[in-house]
Amino acid sequence: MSSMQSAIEIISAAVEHALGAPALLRPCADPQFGDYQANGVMAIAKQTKQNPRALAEKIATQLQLADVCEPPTVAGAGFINFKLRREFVAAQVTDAARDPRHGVPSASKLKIVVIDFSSPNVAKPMHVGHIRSTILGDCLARVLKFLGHRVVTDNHIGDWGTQFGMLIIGWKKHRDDAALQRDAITELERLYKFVNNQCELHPALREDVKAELVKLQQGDAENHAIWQQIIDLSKHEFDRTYARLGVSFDHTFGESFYNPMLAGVVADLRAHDIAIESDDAICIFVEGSKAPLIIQKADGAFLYGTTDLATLKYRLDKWHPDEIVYVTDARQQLHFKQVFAAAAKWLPKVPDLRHVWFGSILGEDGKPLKTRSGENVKLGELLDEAEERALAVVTEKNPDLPEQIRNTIARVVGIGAVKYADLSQNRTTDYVFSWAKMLAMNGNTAPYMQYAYVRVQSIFRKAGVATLDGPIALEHPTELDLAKHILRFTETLQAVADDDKPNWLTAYLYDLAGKFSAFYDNCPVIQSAEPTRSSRLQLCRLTADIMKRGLNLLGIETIEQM
RNA sequence: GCGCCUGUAGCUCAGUUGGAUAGAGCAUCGGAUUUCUAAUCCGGCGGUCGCGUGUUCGAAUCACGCCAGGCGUGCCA
Repeated sequence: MSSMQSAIEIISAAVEHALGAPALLRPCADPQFGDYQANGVMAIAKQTKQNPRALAEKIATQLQLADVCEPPTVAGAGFINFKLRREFVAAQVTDAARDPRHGVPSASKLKIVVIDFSSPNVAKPMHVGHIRSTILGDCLARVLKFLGHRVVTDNHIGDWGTQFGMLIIGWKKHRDDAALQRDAITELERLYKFVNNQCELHPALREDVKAELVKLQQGDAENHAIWQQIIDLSKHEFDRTYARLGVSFDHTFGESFYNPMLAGVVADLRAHDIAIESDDAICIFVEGSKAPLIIQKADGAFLYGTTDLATLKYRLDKWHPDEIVYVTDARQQLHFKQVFAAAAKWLPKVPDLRHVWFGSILGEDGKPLKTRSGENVKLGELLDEAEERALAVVTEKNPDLPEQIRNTIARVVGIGAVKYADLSQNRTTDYVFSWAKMLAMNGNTAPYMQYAYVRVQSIFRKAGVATLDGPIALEHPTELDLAKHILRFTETLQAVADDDKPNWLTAYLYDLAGKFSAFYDNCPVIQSAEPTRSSRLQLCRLTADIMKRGLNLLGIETIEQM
């Protein structure tokens, strides 16, 4: 059943065959025109200097789509409009209702995709700056997997760098074991800040810091063991946050993993004259930017560009991906442009490298979100507050529910609200963080979608039916409208994957909820006589399944009551 | 200086890559509950798509020039 062709594919193929060019099939701007419109005719008419309306008429008469839609009509400057036949929609939606994938086929061209996201720094708490990368990357991974692609997720954590000189001194001389036991990252952060302050007061200390760092880099056993402990403690903390968010990774190869490869990478790049010496540093100059990608400093140290190139090569050798996705903030655009250009010069065959970048999260004052004291907002505390606020709402609306159930609802709604707020935004724009908006029961929010799901589910509790059978019939206009939207789930997911834009999925789900509401207001379900009752129950079931699946692909849980 | 990004209703944001009369939510005004969860739904009001010039059958979308804001820009990541 998953192999069935969608309306958009059938119509596109027919138009392209007749036209000899892309159909450019889009949903109609206004439903009075129909369901889909082909815009490709006008483009070709222009190229070949034909009258667009005449060409559209000619193409329209050649199409053999009687099973799928009403006779196509030509309108405006040369649009061909298609209105799906009720019987076709009913048959498709009946199939979808029997399909565990709700009619979404597996992609015909399977890809191997590596996704690099989240990437927090060791010994520092995760903060708001990490949510967008973590949530976006996880969502893209889920969507690509559902579409049948092979996805490798890799958390490229910052586990190497000059900060370890400070951390090792702090660990050796100022460590508070009890604090470390309670909250390792906070204690590590305190140690770092403390030593950093000491260095400012007593510049002579910097020599000690540097000495510890050099010892670590040279493989000193004691320092290496401390470094390893700091990483283990940090990873343990990260995992707690990831568990709350429902995010997981196939691999966590941190930056340190690539250390042994860096000297070889630089040597190879120099040997091929891709990297050259300039002002005592080893640089790669690429088109489009005057500043080079520096891969080795004058003092011999390597930089993150070096690590990124080593990482890229390792991933190619290990997984042979068709595509590598880097989910980071907008500020790294130049860096990745340089890395990608350098890789294209260096490696014989480079896959599709995509920098999926996103804007900042702002406070209500329009400036980057900070605490009152000007610090980064810790992710754990943000999630705590989300759950607390959600619990207050649930308790107010539904005080009779047992506490344990209210807590579960608060967790699912609170975490869902934070994620949904982020994913429903176009990722390229900055967005203003607002508790009131993300927890609102109206509008394009997680609580609204979760509640919409609960409302559908309650029908089944009342109806008390186990199995559903028979064809779905679409009698009322709102049933037909809902069914057509259900059939657009496939094209929505493909668009999300093609452009790395989860907000198209949230928009789809919000529309789905709206169309369900119209149906729900106009079409009694339980009180209807058979066979309408079974038909409508199946439509409800399919809507709920797609809501649940859609939210799951966003990384958001559903509950059965609110 | 150069580069990238952003500018759409009072506010927060969509707008599927050049398509038909630019859409939501909030706010505001009005309506719906003997009926499947009213934590809901329906309707009204609200726009010089930052400004200007161009490209063409057609521009919020593309080009060029301004204006405003953010970010980046040779030895952090």
